Amino acid sequence: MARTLEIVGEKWALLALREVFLGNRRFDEMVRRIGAPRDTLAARLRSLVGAGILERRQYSEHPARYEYRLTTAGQELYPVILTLMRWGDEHLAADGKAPMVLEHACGHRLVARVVCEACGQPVQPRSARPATAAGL
Amino acid sequence: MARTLEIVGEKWALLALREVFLGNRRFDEMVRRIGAPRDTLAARLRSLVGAGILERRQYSEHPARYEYRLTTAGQELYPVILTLMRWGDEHLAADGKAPMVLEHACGHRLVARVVCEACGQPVQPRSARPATAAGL
DNA sequence: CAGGTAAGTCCAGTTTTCGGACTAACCTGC
DNA sequence: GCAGGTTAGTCCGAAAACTGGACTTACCTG
Repeated sequence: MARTLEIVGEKWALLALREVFLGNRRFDEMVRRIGAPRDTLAARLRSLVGAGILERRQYSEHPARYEYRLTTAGQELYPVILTLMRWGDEHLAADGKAPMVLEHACGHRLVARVVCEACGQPVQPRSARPATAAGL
Repeated sequence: MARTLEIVGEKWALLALREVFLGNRRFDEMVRRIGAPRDTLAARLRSLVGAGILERRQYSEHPARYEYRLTTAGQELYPVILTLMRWGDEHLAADGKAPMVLEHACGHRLVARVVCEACGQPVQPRSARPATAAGL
């Protein structure tokens, strides 16, 4: 987790990724939407590309223009972003802005829930502990 | 999400929270385990307390000693931490250290999966989009 | 009484981040 | 054909955050 945070834990990194998930793949659009200094965002995108989370792809020559796309590893950060969004919606709402609503493929509003892959039950704060038994 | 990251997105904040989830509630123990500068960690803990995520509780007078406990809001960050851990385990493994294994209440190794609360299906990277229809 | 633990604070130096201005290379409408 | 807009950055100096290490206070232990 420490290593994960070294990559995505820097300022603006996860916000930039959220934008890419939403389909906003261009530099200027991200700057507009998240309000990061252009400088910092450029550095962050470079490091995300270096980490194999984004891919910088040219979508036009003349003039040369680039956009950022998620690699497979990047797509797998979606759960992180969804759980962060949910927490924010539940605990920091009413500070003005309406939360962003996502529609899941099933037709309902997407609300992210974390379950145990083995038993399918929602994970409660106290329902896990560091494993002691060998070879679990 | 931006507001969430202003609170928990600063350096060491999520690592400190992970330690509290693991039951390491004392300042010195966190310093030892995560290796943060004492100064920075102290500042981070203050801000987490201020944000209502942790609670600073005295566990001994004479000498006065404090520990940090999760509030309800703090406990609800568990999914965020689990999804971050899982991503790291899958994408940054083999850098030496064995990943931490958690045992779920069901007896199996806890692997966090994010599902749609409405339909119960795992959320795929492309299976959601910003809602357009009103009142979803 | 020497040594250890716990929870910090203080400091000075380094690293990041900040906002704003700037560049280069096109397109668009008039 | 040229004023204005768009895109993807870079460059700058100032401000903020982070860093390791030393220091403090108040116990407890042998």
